[in-house]
Amino acid sequence: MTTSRTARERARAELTQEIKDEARRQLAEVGAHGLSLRAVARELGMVSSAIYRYFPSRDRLLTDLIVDAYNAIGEAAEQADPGHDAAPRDRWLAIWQGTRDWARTHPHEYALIYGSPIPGYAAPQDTVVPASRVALALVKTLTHTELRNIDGEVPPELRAQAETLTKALGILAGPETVSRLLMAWTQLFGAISFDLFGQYVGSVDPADAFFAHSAKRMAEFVGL
Amino acid sequence: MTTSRTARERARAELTQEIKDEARRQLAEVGAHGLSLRAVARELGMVSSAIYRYFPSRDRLLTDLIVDAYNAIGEAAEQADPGHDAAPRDRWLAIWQGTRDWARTHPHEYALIYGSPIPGYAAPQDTVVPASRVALALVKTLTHTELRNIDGEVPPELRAQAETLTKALGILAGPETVSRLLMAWTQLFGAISFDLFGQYVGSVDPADAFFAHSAKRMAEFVGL
DNA sequence: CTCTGTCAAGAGCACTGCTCTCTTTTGTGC
DNA sequence: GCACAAAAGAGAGCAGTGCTCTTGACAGAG
Repeated sequence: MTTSRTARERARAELTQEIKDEARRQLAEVGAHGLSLRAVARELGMVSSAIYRYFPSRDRLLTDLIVDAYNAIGEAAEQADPGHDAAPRDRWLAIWQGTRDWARTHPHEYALIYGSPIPGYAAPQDTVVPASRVALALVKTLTHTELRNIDGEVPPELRAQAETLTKALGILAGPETVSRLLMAWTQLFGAISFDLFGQYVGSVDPADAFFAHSAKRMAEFVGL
Repeated sequence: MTTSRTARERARAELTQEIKDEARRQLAEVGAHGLSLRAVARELGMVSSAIYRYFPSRDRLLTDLIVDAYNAIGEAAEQADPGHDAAPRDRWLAIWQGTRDWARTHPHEYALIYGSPIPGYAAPQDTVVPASRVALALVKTLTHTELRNIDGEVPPELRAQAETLTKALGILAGPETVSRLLMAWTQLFGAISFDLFGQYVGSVDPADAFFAHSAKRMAEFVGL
């Protein structure tokens, strides 16, 4: 029967999820460095070798957590977006805040995706789509409004890359605007990382005001 | 005699340096995660426990490497600076390039300082001074020239932080300019991190053109 | 020469990721 | 209902890790 087969698979899927959940909980406590397969198994009342029926290696477990984290921060950004009714600028600012809020409440998960890459190099191909969700949310802010296009000399290589992106995103924006969007995207995560990783300690230690200000200036910077 | 005592201390200092050098070499190969005290000791022809006469823990060794790395990237930035004879804008661009070049040739050392923080939380106090060298090099670019000051509303908390920085740096710049400098600083390392950590893969994969363009736009952005 | 502080060496502990073999459980075709 | 095959868990074991503790060698000071 398909039902019994499904029962097996369902049990498997459930345990796979439980392992990930427990791993995520330990991740929040001890970070990626301290995450131990044996500890996860211990907490779940099983023996360490049994984990390997579900994840071929520790790195593979981490890679799955990475994909989940990308989706989680992407969803946080999308949830923060007030939607088409709101003014584009307000949407932009809300997404910035929502992204930062998620990062601050999930510092270790954030570090997993935007910190130094895992030794086993998480396959970029699996992560490239979920990783772009925050950026896409920001871009969506602009598609249904006409932003004042910005002129500016853009070197040929960058112009080519920008045009490829323009087509892929279906956005009406010149190369200078696209490159500014990339800079704003970099600024968003650069600021979050600097804050979370302690780089702002000597200068703008509570970085809330600075972050909010950056969000505004970057909105103007891209022509919003 | 002081000489004999110095001989002892000199031997000790030499071995300490040799351990750090070997550790740095292994760091470049296997990254911070893979750095093993026992492997370092093995390569140096000594036994692992002997290392503990020089470094109380693995984390402490890493912390020392962190300070060295901050100084190295700071020195790279300073070396790239053509000096007071050159135009401020050219100095700015050269420092951006020099910083990125060092990061690209020392990816693991870069990840050590600008990636996810070490589990044992490298004491920020020890690193705050060497960590500011790159930023200081950028600021020096502006001190001996008058940059067109930028007006703009700055919220009170950020204004206060900016004024504290203005005094500490002895720079003639309003709060808006200072906050833009902080944004440029964030942009510099955000872009380097995104490039090195594979975040640009789907968009601006060879990021050279984009980085150079960002350096220009950020120079304008701060009023240079 | 003796005493004292420094250093390297080695054994050992508790832990890790991972592999292997063995046994138990589970679902299915007859 | 039963035998068989696939899946899953248990346990031992390997090689490696950071770190501690004890032991023995050596150099400088009195």
